[in-house]
Formats: sequence, structure tokens, C-alpha cells
Amino acid sequence: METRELRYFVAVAEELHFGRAASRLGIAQPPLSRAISQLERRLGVELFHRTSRAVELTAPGAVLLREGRAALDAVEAAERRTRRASETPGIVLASKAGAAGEILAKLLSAYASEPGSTAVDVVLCRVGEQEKLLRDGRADVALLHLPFDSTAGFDYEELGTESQVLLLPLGHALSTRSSIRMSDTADLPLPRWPSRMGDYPPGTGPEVHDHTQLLQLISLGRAVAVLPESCRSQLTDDIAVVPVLDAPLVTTVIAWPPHSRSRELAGLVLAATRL
Amino acid sequence: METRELRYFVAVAEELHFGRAASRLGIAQPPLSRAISQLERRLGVELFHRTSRAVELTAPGAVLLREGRAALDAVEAAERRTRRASETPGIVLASKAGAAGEILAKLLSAYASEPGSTAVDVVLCRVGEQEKLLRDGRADVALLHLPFDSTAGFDYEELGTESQVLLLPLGHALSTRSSIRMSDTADLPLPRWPSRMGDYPPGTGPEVHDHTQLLQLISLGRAVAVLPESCRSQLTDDIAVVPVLDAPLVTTVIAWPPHSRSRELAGLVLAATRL
DNA sequence: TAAAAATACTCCATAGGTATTTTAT
DNA sequence: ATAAAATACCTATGGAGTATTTTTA
Repeated sequence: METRELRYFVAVAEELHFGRAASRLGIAQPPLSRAISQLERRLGVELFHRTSRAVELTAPGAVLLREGRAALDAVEAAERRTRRASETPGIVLASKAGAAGEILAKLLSAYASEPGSTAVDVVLCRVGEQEKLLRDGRADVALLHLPFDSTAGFDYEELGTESQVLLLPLGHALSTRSSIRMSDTADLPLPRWPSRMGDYPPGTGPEVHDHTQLLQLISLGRAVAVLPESCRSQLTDDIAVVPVLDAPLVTTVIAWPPHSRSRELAGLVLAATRL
Repeated sequence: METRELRYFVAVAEELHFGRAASRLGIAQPPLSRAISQLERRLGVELFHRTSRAVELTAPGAVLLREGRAALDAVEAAERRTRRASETPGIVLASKAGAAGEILAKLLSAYASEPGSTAVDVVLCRVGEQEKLLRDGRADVALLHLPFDSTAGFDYEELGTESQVLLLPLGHALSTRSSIRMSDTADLPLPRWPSRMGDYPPGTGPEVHDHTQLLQLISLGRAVAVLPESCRSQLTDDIAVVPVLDAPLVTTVIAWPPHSRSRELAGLVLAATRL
């Protein structure tokens, strides 16, 4: 199977419409139809049920969508990491914008002072995006937060655990409490974070994709949020903080693709675990 | 980058010889030379240093070899799992030949008696091969033994831990001892297992790639070996067993590719953890 | 000088385009 | 009746073959 065939298949599987998929790919519809049916013939598998009104994935098609995306990510990663290996040496570290600020600063300065360390580019990304960046080679290592992010498919080291606090606009009814429980937050405008696919769950709270954005919404009285307590260091004084007694503990981990232990990466991970 | 280009590159990187790589690929040498230099041009990266006498990988070339192999495995896995999804339903489980016999039998019968379970094909492979099988889609789930195998890149659950014993031919000088230490085995003909690349480390012991083969060599007096104690169940009575006090503990785990939690696989894993 | 990669050229398989037909709602 | 996929047919890019040249240890 060629990557071009996989790209075509994934486009159709995502659009569920040959015409739209073709224009997204920058080709005409007939060659796309041919490419897909040729792929089906070569695999001996029907990938789509199609009528003139609807296109839908078959069960084997769903398998190919999942596995094919992973394969395309791997090919992209191979290409990108090869290019980067020939250009600027250095490590690309992905972290959520606005989160892990303190630990990130400490890590960068600790690693920089090690002998033989290289440059570390920091990519600040949206919540949940780090995994994709690691998989497709745009990053070499990432800071993740369990249980929100998933370490599936990566090697990782735990860096620390912290409890969570509720952030409220000053003057909010709950802002004078010394502590609260998760059940107290049921009716509050909690933010909706994007899911793995990038879409937002239904609900009343605002849609947010990074912490900076969220803090601003809290200041404006449009949201409240439960966040790891290390976020205290970046709060403005118009936000109140109340410990949440029964919120899940958050573990910060440093994660990297398996089998990619370059000396530089190993040094960075070591520096992280020593913090 | 197309998979064809990756396959060509990997062939040259493994052979370090355009002519041999070409014949391995079933094409002539000139198109291979052209394909590689075209790849280098498109990537903007020199992948090989070549003279008329020697071909060697550059540093970015080494990166592409590692990442490219992973990408090719992922593409192969996508193709194979899609084909399998359309044919016989069922799970393919990989396990080392001769190892994990008891736990495997228990697992298969436990899972088979669950409601809604599917067929489980067992692939008995060589030591260390399970990881490759999981990565390239020939297997869906595998039994691994830590610390010998690596779970890098997989999800897994631990199934149990056991200590190790020394297996000796009856009549061997050490066969009457009630226990021994690793240091006592220093001069014995311990088997040499294949490394990750499939080649054998240097040494005096025989080269072996599965337990059945090894047990036979022990019976013949050509080898002794340190193995998990569960191997006792398959021993013939011409082999003596002596506990090794300070051998590393062996943990059996069931491992699967991340993001592949089909209902059937989840059921099998659940059955395994309940054993 | 000899082994091996690169170049020159030729050919054909196939990816892609346009025009049109079929199909199912 | 119409939106959308499939088919027919054509073009041209580029992948692969053979013959030859260049390179360097």
C-alpha cells in the first residue's frame, strides 16, 4: 500500500463524500473514485458502502482509518525527523500553552546548565495536541498531564503529582469557601475542552483550548475551572482560589516516542527526573 | 514520501550496497540509484556517503532508517489488520514457543468460556519476535516476559511474577545443589539468545531461539539455562532443576498496540487479568 | 584496474484530467 | 429529478529497463 493511497482513503473516510474529499486533496473526483476502488480490489476488501446519496465506512474500513492514520503519522514523522536531523540540532519540546509553566522553566534552565546539552525549542500547543505532535514528528518530547492526556504508545517518566483547585472570579458566591467538593461544581460554567478528535462535548460552559484563554474567561466572570494548583503562579489578583478536596490528582509526566533515545533526549529526561 | 521510496531506502541502508539492495528488491541497480538520489533531493538531505568502494549511512540517514522501519511496520499493520477484519473474525495472540505454556492454556480456556468470545489464533514465535509481530499487524496481542522483552510502545497489563531456576542435565555437578547464585553460572554453557536485530552475541554457549530447542540441548548435555520456574511443567525427567536465589524476577505481561481496544481484545485482556 | 555507483536514453504503466453515464433517493 | 459516484477515454508524468560512463580505492 502506498502512502498516497492511504491519504486518499483517509480523506474519503473523513469526508464521507468523494467530491469533497477530492477537492480537499486537490484532484478531480473520478481519479479518486478509481484510486479507492483499485485499493479495495487490491486489498480484496470493501472499504465503503456507497449509494448515490451516502457513503459510509464498513467495519474493515474503520480499521483501516484507525491504522492508516497512525501509519501516515509515522511516515510524516520519519520525514520530518530526518529533515530536522540534517538541519538545526536540538530537541523540540511540546507543552500545553499556559500549563506546566513553572516546571517547564525549571527544566529548561536545569538542562541548559548541563554539559553537552543542546538547544530546546518549545512548542506551545493546545490541550491534547501534544500526542499528535509526538506521533507525527513535530515534537521529540512532551509534557503531559495525567489523567487528562494519554501516554498510550509512548515511553514516559513521572515528574510530580499535585492536587487541584477551583478558580473563580473574585466575588463569586463560592469564592469565600475554604474548600469545596466536586459535587459543588455541578451547576457552574465549567469549560469544555476539545476531545481527542478536536470537537467539543455539548454543554453550557465556554469552549476553550488553552489555559491562557481560560484564565481570561474566568477573570471576565464567564467561566470557573478546576485546575492543578501549580496554576496559582500565573494568576492575576482578580481570580479566587479554593481547594477541591476530591478532585483527581494530576501527574505531570515527560513523554517521548519509544525507541528514540538520542543522547540529547536522554539528557533532557534525566534533567527532568532530577527536578 | 511514498512507502516504495521508504522500502528502497531501507533496503540500501541495510545492505549498504546498491547492487545487492536492488536485487533484493527485484529491480535493476540504476533505477534504485535514481530513486535514492531523488529522495535525497526531495528531502534536501544527504542520506548516504558513497564512494565507488563503500556506502555508509549519514546521521540523518540513520534517523530515517529507524523511523522508516517503524513507518513501514505501521503501513504493513494497517494493510494486514484491514484484510483480517474482513475475513475471519478473531484475535491473533503471539507467544514464545515453549514459554508461558501453562498460563497460555489457562487463558485460552478461561476466555473461550466467556460469553461473546471469539476465536483466538495462537502464533508461536521465536524469542523477541512478539514485538515485531504486534508492530506489523501479524498479531493483535502478545504475551511478553519482562525484563527480557520490551513493552516500549505498547499498552499492557501484568499477569504475574515468578522467580527463576537453573536447568541442568541430570548428573551435572551442580544438579545436587539445593540452590545456587548467578555467579555460579559464570563458566557454564548458557545459551545465547538473539538480540533485537536477530543476531547472536558472541560467546561459547549454543545459539537458541526458542525454549523447546533449548530444553533439547539441555537434555543432550550441551547447555544449561536459567529460566522462569513455570517451565517446570514441560520438563522431561532427564533435566534437573535448581533454584537461583538472585536471578531477576520475571513478569509475564499481556501487551497490545495502543488504541486497538476492540471489544474482543478487551475481553481477552480482562480474562487474562482475572487468572 | 576493477568494482560499483551514476548517467543517458528509451519505454510503458499508471496517475490524473475531461466528458459522460449510471444509480438511488 | 437530481446529486453523486462510476465509467470511458485520453494525456503525460515518472518509474523501470538496457547500455554506458564516471569514479576512487
